[in-house]
Amino acid sequence: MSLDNRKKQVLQAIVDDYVTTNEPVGSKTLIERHNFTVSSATLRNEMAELEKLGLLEKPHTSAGRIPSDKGYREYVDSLMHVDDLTQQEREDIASRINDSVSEVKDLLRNATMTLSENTGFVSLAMTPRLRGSYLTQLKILMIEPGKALVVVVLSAGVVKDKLVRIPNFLTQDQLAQISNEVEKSLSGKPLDEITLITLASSVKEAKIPDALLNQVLYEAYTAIKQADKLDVYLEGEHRMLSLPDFSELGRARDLLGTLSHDGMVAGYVNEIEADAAAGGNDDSYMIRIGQEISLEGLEDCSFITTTYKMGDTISGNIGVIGPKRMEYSKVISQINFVRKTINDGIKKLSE
Amino acid sequence: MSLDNRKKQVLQAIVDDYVTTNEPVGSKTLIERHNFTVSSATLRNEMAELEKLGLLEKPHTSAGRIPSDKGYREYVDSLMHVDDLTQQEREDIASRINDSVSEVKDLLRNATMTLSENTGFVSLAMTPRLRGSYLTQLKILMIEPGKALVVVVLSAGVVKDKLVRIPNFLTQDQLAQISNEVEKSLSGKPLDEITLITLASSVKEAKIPDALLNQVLYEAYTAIKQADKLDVYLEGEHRMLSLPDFSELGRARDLLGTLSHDGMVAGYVNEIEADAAAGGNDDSYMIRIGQEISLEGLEDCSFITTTYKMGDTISGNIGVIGPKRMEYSKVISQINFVRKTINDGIKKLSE
DNA sequence: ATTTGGCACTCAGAAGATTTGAGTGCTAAA
DNA sequence: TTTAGCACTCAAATCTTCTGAGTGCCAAAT
Repeated sequence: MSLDNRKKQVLQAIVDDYVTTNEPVGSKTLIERHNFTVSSATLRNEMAELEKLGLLEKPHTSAGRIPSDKGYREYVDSLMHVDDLTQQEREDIASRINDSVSEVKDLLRNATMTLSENTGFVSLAMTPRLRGSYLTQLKILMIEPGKALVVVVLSAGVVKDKLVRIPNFLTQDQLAQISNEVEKSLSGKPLDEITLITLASSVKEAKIPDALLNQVLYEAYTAIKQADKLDVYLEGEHRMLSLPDFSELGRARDLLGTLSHDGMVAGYVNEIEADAAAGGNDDSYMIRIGQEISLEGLEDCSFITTTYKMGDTISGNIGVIGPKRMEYSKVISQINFVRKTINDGIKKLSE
Repeated sequence: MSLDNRKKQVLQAIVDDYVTTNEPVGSKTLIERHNFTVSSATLRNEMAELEKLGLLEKPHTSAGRIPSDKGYREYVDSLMHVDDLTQQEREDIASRINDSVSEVKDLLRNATMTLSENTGFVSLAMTPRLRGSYLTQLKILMIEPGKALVVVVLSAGVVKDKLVRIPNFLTQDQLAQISNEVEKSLSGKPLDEITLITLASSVKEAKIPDALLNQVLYEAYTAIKQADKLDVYLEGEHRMLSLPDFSELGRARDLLGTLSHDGMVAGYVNEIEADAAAGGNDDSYMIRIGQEISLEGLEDCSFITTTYKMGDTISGNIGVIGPKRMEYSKVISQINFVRKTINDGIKKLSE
């Protein structure tokens, strides 16, 4: 889309105005608030053309114009400029995110809190996709007869564990033996290559009846598998109720309904992340606007996501869900800085 | 409060009607829907008296009556009768709650889902209060140089752990030595008697420089302390938006705002639980109605809680938050059965 | 070829008027 | 005590009117 200069100015002015006032903007208001050197009639003509191009729309004939999805798209793609945060803002965010952190989880939790509070919208963070990481250690720890703790250590220093039930009369030593053999043969293997079969074939030397062995192996397997379960932190849903965009109860209900549907948003993020994996410059963000989001109830929202890194291969996402009518540049600069802070925090944790 | 028989009938009929229709009920409607043997004029007189007693109120002069908080209180205390669930309902709930459970957490998660879905309201569950439980094992497991996993095993079979940082050059053996000594001297001690001082004095024999030792002990201490952190599962907030009681956006906003305030609800539950600890028959539930709940935004809600047990001394809470105008007996029979199912589930897990 | 002033037209939303009907309290008779 | 009857009340629904920010388009001006 290549617009002449004046059209760009008009579109930009309309988006800026509409975003702050939530009123459809008309030709006269536009003149009042911006120093255009032309008359309102000229603007009307321009606006009519922008509407023909699909960038603006009218709620009804006698109202001003509002940006269409396509208009917002044009705006974020080529009209908007993203400013850096001030030193003060950056310090505030960083200190909040790094407050009492002892695991990556804490970073993500803090990040969603901060993002949601600062933007006034919903924010989300997903734990890293560990699918591609590999197993480095596997310990099976006897807790009491019949119960053991399986500790799975992954590359990138991630530790997960699960309490499992084992046959009552297995001894500490037998467990240790099993876990050693499994660890020896599986360490270095990517998570997604570990199946119940590779696991079973890894234990050859143990002098333990098959039935018992299999039970332990099965439990170990579930422990390994659940290690790459994604957790999602979603924060600030209630904030959407304060926005005029969702003052209609039905909209709000649909939105919160979808958001509360566990895994729905996460699934969507994974989907678009897969699409985008090709590109993926280090500090890039992705924006989906309105209808571009294929989730029920999010037709009036925009969804901004970005990717944090954990080592070279492992990554996860954070994002903000707000109304289409948002100050994109502000949200983007926030989310960018939050990503950076998370990246730094992860490095610090694994030092 | 002791009402004559007819007044009881009238109050009960009004609550029942209002709960299902959400319309203030007048004398005529009351006659139509219930088989009273008296005329509407008589009912009007009764209603006027019930209003004087503070059990009913009028939204405005020319409307019917609705129950006041006090009216609901009277209703739940002496008018309502709680039916058992049908066999079918019980099976459904039990199978949903026991679906793929491997820890207490899973039970609670499933329980909140089920409760919220079945009632249409918000449900919550809190992990057990472990303050009074005691430590049975403490293991410090070397993950890699500089990193260790502290595994805390509590009575009642609860296992918690935390990844901590330790001095880089501590060896596996040294760690094991520390953890053995700590375990020996602390096992059997209630969590709330363990302080950094008792912890430090428990290690006497180790030939490890104090500075290093202290760092490890400190980390172990934080691991132990966070073991009794309460988690709260809150589910179904969005459902409140579908209720006519919260069709006013402001109310809905206040409610969800308070609910999303982490720890606010949990704190309140702990408070009322402390009050109630004296009584505490095994299958008792507690109801707070309207103004009785001292949380902002919950003035139009009722809060029903009950206590599940984990062994003899450890317990936790589950609850439902819905509009005052709810079918109390249905919710109560649900929550009762859910509690029972959780209790059974916990027993099964620790067998 | 643009730009502009002018003008008739549109229409959502606010403000006001009217109607409706379910409800009340009170009185006087049964 | 209970009941029939009646005057009165008032929220909510419906309809009407008014208002004003906005539009499109034309003809004159640049």
